[in-house]
Amino acid sequence: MIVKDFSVEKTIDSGQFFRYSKEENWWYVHHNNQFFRIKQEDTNKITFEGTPKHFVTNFFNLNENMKKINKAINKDDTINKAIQENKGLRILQQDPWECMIGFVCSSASNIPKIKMNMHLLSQQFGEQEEKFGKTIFHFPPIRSLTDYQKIWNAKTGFRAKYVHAVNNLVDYSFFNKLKALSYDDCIFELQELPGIGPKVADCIALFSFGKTQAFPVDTWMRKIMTQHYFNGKKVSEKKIQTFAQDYFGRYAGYAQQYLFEASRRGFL
DNA sequence: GACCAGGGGGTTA
DNA sequence: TAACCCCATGGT
Repeated sequence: MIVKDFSVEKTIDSGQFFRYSKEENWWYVHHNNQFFRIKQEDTNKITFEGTPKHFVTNFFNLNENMKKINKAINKDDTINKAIQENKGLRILQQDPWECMIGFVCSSASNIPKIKMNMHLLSQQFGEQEEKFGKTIFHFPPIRSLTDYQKIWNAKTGFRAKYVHAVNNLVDYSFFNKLKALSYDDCIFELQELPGIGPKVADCIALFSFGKTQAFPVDTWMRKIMTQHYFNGKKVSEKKIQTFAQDYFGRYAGYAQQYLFEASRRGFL
């Protein structure tokens, strides 16, 4: 399949998504009971097996016009450098349920540990299948995370109670409602849920509800933003976020993702 | 505002 | 290898 402005690696391995692995030159991606593999041998060509084309197009957000977005957020040398170093990084369109549990697990954690939590939750609760010579476990559906002990066994720690509670508080009609809401209302509703504060709410809004103005500020983003946009002065997360949304505009979320990756990879 | 809840990651000695 | 801090959220 021919693609434009899309890097499989930069998109998958950028902290927005947790159930993947790499073997040889194949990326194995597991999301929403779709398990497939994808590789990119050419900048403009991807090959995938195990899932229909429309799933790939939708999940990787391939219909989004990156030229337009990059142009809109490219306000200075810092962000320009971050964009150039991360050409092809896209924001995924994830299933809200899996995304929500992933980011509830993300609080005060790190990417390897969240990946482990998501894998263990799938192993504890999910249905098993054989594919590409591997044994895989699908992510447990809504309402199936009822056994607190199993959630605890997935090494979710103090987040186990939040995962357990959220399981009973959401469904797809709620998700559809959130998707239709404004960014502010969406964030407000998300933060009503246990284990979801401002940062986690922004991640869910950005990665599964298409709220591109979301600008999650974690400790990494705080460092980058204070250094490059506040002269090293101490500012609150809220102030950083308000500034960024005003400065970068309606696609601030992409700016966040570019800056986050550029910093993580040591380019800033 | 300080401290705590698990636990992997990272740094330092 | 041990000792220590880091991390977002919510409760005390």
